[in-house]
Amino acid sequence: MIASSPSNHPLGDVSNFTRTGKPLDTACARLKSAGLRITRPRIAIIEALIRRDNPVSIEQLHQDLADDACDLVTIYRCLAVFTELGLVRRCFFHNGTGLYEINLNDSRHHHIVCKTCGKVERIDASFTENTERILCERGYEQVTHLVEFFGVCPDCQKKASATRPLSSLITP
Amino acid sequence: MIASSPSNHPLGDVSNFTRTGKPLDTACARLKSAGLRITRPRIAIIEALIRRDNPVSIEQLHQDLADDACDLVTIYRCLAVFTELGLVRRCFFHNGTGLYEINLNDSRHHHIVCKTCGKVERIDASFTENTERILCERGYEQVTHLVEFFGVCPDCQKKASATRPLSSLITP
DNA sequence: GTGGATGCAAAGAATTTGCAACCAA
DNA sequence: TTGGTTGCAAATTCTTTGCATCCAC
Repeated sequence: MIASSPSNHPLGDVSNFTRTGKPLDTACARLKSAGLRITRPRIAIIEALIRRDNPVSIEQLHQDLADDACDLVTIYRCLAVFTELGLVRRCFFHNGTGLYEINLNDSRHHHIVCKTCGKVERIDASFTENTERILCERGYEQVTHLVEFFGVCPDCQKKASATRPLSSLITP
Repeated sequence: MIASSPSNHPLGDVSNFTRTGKPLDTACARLKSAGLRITRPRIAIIEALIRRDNPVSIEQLHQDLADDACDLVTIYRCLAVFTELGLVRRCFFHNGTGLYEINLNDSRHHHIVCKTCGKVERIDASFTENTERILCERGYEQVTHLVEFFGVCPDCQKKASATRPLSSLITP
């Protein structure tokens, strides 16, 4: 969608930046429609997220990028913006440091994280008990899971605008 | 169980330290059977966790304790030990900072966190989709949830002792 | 041209480490 | 008595903020 006519876009044919041109275009369109600018660092970050297509740490992301592609601070800022936009989803299963995952089509999936090596795989089943069984069949051992819910409680709905939202609380 | 005869225990009747003597005894027994020492700071921390009976931040826990009860560093160290032991469970739904919850009887429950005020309530339903409906009936809005699974993957089982576990990965 | 975005440096917050003193067993 | 624990201070790591410069629109 974006840069359908390459010479029009200041960064040229955006699809050249990645082997998978389509997802990048989708991401750029989301940025554009939110009134955000499409910059070289942002493209680099989105590309890296698309290539991984799995939750990554900010540190890992920084290593993935070319040395001069983007400052670490910019990664922090962009991921904050992308998360706000819903273009990126933040994951919480790691040691408290954020892991970020590209989220182009709001696919509701879960993850299985190896307790030993930390490897992350995607799983699509939606019921937890059933999923644990499936995972055992797949050869995983010591399977546990984590479930948390988020919502706005009745009290806060009453107070509505009186209280300012907890900015520090990042939810799915 | 512990300190059934008060004068035997160096800290006296342990149940005096809290209004709910029983849970504290259980916790102390777990410490003892793991070969860990029952100290004044540890008792204070466990008491505070029991009083809360809900996930708390380290900062909050530090405020809950009497001024000279325990150093902040000691709280960090104790919670790490308690988590390792399974006496405490670490929660991840906050902004990346750890929240800790006492876990005396391995009760498998989930939480509902208010997106606005951060209030945490316990919920016992086990299936997620069903639970979202229940929460809506309870008056919550904008309900979402987070599910992650943990286990040891087949690869790691083969390598077994060859690889050392990811110490940074704290799982339920 | 203009305002949003970036890079650099520096501040701030969260967490860990080193080490001597302490105290539960 | 002895080794696990603690407190204090300082080091690290992680994340945010300020501000001048830059560049997408």
